Amino acid sequence: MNLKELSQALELSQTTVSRALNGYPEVSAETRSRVEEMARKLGYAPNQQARRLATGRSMSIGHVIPRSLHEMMNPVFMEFIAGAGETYSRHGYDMIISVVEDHNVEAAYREIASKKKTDAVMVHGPRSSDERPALLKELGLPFLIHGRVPGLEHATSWIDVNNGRAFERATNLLLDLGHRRIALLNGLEDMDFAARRRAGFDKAHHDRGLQTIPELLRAADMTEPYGADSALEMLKSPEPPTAFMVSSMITAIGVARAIGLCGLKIGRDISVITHDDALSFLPNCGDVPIFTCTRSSVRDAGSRAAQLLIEKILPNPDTIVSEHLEAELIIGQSTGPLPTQA
Amino acid sequence: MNLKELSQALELSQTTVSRALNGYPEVSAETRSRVEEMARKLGYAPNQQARRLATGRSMSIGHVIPRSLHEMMNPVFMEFIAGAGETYSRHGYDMIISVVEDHNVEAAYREIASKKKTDAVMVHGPRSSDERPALLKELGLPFLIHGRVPGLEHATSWIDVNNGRAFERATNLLLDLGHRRIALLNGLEDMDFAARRRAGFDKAHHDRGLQTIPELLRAADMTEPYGADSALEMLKSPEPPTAFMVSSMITAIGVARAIGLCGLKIGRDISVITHDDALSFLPNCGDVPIFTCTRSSVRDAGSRAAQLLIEKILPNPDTIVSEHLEAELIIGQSTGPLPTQA
DNA sequence: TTGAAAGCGTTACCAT
DNA sequence: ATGGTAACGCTTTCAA
Repeated sequence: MNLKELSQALELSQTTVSRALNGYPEVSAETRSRVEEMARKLGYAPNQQARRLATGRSMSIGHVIPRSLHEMMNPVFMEFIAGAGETYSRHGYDMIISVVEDHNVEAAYREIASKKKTDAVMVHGPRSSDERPALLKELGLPFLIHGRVPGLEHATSWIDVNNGRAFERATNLLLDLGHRRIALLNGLEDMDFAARRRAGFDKAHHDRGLQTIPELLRAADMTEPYGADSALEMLKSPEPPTAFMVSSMITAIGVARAIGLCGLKIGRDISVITHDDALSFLPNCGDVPIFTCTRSSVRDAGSRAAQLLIEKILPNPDTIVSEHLEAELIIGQSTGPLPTQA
Repeated sequence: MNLKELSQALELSQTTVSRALNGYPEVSAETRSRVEEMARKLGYAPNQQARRLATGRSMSIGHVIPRSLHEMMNPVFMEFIAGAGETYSRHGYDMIISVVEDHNVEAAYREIASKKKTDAVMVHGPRSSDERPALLKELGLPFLIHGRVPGLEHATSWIDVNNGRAFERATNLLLDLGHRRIALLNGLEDMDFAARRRAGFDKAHHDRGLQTIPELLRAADMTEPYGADSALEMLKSPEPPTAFMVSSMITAIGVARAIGLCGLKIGRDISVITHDDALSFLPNCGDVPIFTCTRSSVRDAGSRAAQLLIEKILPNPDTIVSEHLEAELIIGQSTGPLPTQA
């Protein structure tokens, strides 16, 4: 069933039928309802490919995922996608995901642009130095960044958790509780989000005239063993930390495991604060969450990002929009005052 | 730069240029190389939408994700996607992901079919009773199932881990070690994979004339707290289990936490075997993995699934292909002989 | 308010 | 081996 057949069945021109279905104002109310009814009855749906060719819009948004990025960001990324995907659907957009090797990222974007595959792209996991914004501008491909690229805050559109402030507040909480030896298990610090968390951590210390402790600072892929091994090593050192700031729930679970292995109790002997992306399979809620955390739903971020891209950037590709999401600081069972020395 | 312009630059017809670029045999070698060079020089890339309209093929594969499914399967799903995505790219296919509410799944498939959005779809997370195969057949949409639908093993194409056999072997390992009170923390058993694991678990018992113990059998969303809370409750009961079979690494981490909270040592006091999907952010490898596990890379499954779909099913939609993936049984640190009663 | 017809950029059939 | 031309199914401009 295509437009031609539908219009023949209605004894109308394709033009009128098309207009009726696409909400053009000049078609009479009666004709429109007649058309709509017949379309429903005959199960007509416009062919996507034809419409795309005719309008020049693909009605889809691209997500290019460098393998290296998604390796560790998988769960976070997926949750973002889920949020974005729902919003796309509501607006009639498709989501096209390309998983590519790192050295093929540029080629993937060039292909999207030259073949007119998608109307815009979402950029994930910006690094402190990232070439994608420049490339996408050159290609004329509208885009929104989930995160920020330093120096391009005013030149690109983005949505980002206020990572610096979140970690500054969390660190201050620990400092207020009396902790002075605070470990930081961060993500890889060439990722912008990790760099900002580090900066927030540092700032909280410096503002009180305190120094961070180099032996207690780590940056790596945020796996569970990373948390466990790092914590184990630190806790067994001559001068162990009394608290941990951790960049991911998964790593925090590793830290908790290590604390248990040392025969210590989390929240009493050792405090832990983690960032919580509110992943559905790692719930950390309840009356008193297991982990004290800085929480920001990455799913909501995805949904909001999609909305900004579709409603603001697509209609006017030169618009610059940016949005900060504040993370909540939620007190759970994993923090407590510095234990008095035994 | 489109085909017309390119052919003008070459002083050839569009027909010939198109043929040269698409590898048709009847074009002379010299012409072909001339065309290819010019195309490269001028940066020509065929417009995707036009090609789709002309060929009637969308060159894309759809993944419809019911929200309820992805809620818990997120990380597993993402890893599958990553594997599939790479294979799609290599074959020039796009991956379209639709995240929809459960009650919109049927509508989503109907839309894909009627609007000719994708050439085929991948079906995720089949339930013991699943209406999707019937719907997709009705719609004439080629598909491959990741998993199986009972009763349709010979009527549909699928790729699946041999879940039953994996859990049977793992259970036998525990029984061989002397364990007789084995708990099962399964996924929701209306999911086919969970039902098969349960069956394997049961069979291992029954083959030795043993009974499973109802109080030690659970089925739920595979979160970390599910593992911790269930294990805690069971371990504190009058007749605690001596071993756990767990359906997911994440849940197993919860079990490990509970064991620690009880002051017990995993692998010595309590044995644990988990299924390990080989997720990149939950590595369980090394010389001696933390968890004894049944391991099967879901990423490889994705890659293989994509290959089957593109190479077997698309060229001939009536083909039925099915493939079993065997899970490895890997001995880690979390299993040991039944402790002698104190 | 409605319709005819010209694109949109390919591919594919039929000639030559 | 190459070219002319008709699809593909829709949107959109121009006329009426």
